[in-house]
Amino acid sequence: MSIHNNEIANMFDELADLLEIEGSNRFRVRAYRNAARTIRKHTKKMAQLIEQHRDLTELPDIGNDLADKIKTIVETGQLPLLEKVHSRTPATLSQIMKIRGLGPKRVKALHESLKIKTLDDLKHAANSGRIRELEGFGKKTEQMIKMRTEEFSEAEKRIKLIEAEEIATSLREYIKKSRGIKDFNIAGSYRRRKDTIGDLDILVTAGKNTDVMQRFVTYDRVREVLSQRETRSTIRLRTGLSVDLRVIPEKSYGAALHYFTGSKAHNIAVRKLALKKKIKINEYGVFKGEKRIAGNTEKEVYAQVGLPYIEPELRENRGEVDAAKRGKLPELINLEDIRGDLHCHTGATDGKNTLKEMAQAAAKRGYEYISINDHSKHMAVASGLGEKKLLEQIETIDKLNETLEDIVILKSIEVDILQDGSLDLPARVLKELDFTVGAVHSNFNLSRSQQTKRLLHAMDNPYFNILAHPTGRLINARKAYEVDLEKIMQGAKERGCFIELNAHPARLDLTDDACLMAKHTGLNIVISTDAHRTSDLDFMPYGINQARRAWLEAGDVINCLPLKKLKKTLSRK
DNA sequence: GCCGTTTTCGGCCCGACTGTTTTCAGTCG
Repeated sequence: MSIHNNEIANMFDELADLLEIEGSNRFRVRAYRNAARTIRKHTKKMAQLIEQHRDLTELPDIGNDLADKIKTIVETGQLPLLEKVHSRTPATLSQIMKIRGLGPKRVKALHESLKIKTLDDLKHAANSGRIRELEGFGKKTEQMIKMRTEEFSEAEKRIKLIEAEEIATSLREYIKKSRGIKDFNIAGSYRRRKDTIGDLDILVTAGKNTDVMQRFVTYDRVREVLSQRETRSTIRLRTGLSVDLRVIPEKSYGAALHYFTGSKAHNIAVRKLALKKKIKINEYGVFKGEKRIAGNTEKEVYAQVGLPYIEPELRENRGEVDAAKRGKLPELINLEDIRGDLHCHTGATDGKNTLKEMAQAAAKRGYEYISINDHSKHMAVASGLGEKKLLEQIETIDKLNETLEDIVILKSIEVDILQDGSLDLPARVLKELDFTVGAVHSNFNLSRSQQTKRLLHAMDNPYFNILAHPTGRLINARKAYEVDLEKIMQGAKERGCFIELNAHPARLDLTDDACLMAKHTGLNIVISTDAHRTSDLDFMPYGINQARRAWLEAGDVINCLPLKKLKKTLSRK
């Protein structure tokens, strides 16, 4: 199996860390980090590009030297320069550098003076009080290292967007009760609607006599106040999440919102553009020389560099600045574009509500249609439906449809894809359905090629329509199974099948990168909630967020189609 | 090590905070 982009990127990041510790040219170090980011974000595998004799120097931040190095890694699995550096500087120092507050200079000092190589060494040195003796270090730094070393694993963890939202909602309510609060927004990856969140960055504008900062640091869910200043404070909540609050002058609100929304890579791209126009953008505004020329709104900031407003979900430096320049930004999909949910369960298997309740809940959300996709018999734990029970459900739906006025229930199933790629129910019953959704619920550990073959074989079945949660990942709980997504997408397109973006906030499967890959492949997707109860239908916005991050427009998503067109699209005949 | 509407050399995003100093280096976002 060929090497993953992530592994290549990790090698370059580690090399950058170690070179930085050694005191190498900082722009050379940055070049490796930039390259790592480019490689990590790229939707196609480097191995494949090389196989196709593509010129890697066409990628941003990749020049002749790095193209050669990537080739060497793909061919040999190793990076000779990294091996060479390892002989001088232990690889584990790169781990230590991930501790907040420890950068290359301090790690170097710790290594040279105290022979610290590992996290364990560091912990012992801090506990024995040797670190405070070093020049440039002191009591507080030692204390900080002690604490951060202990909570290292916790700080590293990103939480699911939905978890962040629950926390953010309470915080918003609490903070908005402060005196004189005007604007309130949460910037960062939360505003970019990333599937996971590392911390919260809250921005507010407030009148002179506001007590917002005092209220913030005394919030009852605070475990620790990490820093407290007049305009900026940081707290750590009992859940471990760290939260920043900044009080911003009104005239800088747009500039600050832009700055703190990021992503970092997007900001750098925009600021580079500003440099060319001889203007400067920072979190206070846009400046020409000393003169402030904009900053009240984000729109103003973009306008100064000749760009239209760019939606937060797009701000990942994945080509959005260039597209904006050329007036080619996508018209992103909205919740209102969705006309139905195509993956829902009922109490017939592991759902909680009846057919009628699900249908009514969908109608209430303004949908034209909803499909019922209960599990098939192989999912015994979910009391999956066998042939007989499914036929009964079909009959019930037909009868129910006659009585429902403003919604149509589509007859479907979430049929198990068995290990050999065959489907869990025979064609004679599948053909009675409007369409099918196929899914993997077992044998996650097949090899990449076996798993790919399995899924392609499943799609060979003429009654297969949509591949549900295509990688099986559960955020922070279960890794995606190994599968060649590009082949799956190509295969789906050739066969007239589609793939699902599962909007369940614990899944969000496909990732944004994978959705982008689907778009590039020309394969349309379905955004479904996998609802197991009526309230789960409200997961749809999470799917929409993810889709927007992948540049998807209503035309890329088939459950934006009216019923008649949807049926025609799903038909493989 | 990359890159070019200041184009093959000489730049590389920008400012704030922290802890250590006594004017600043290191780190972060």
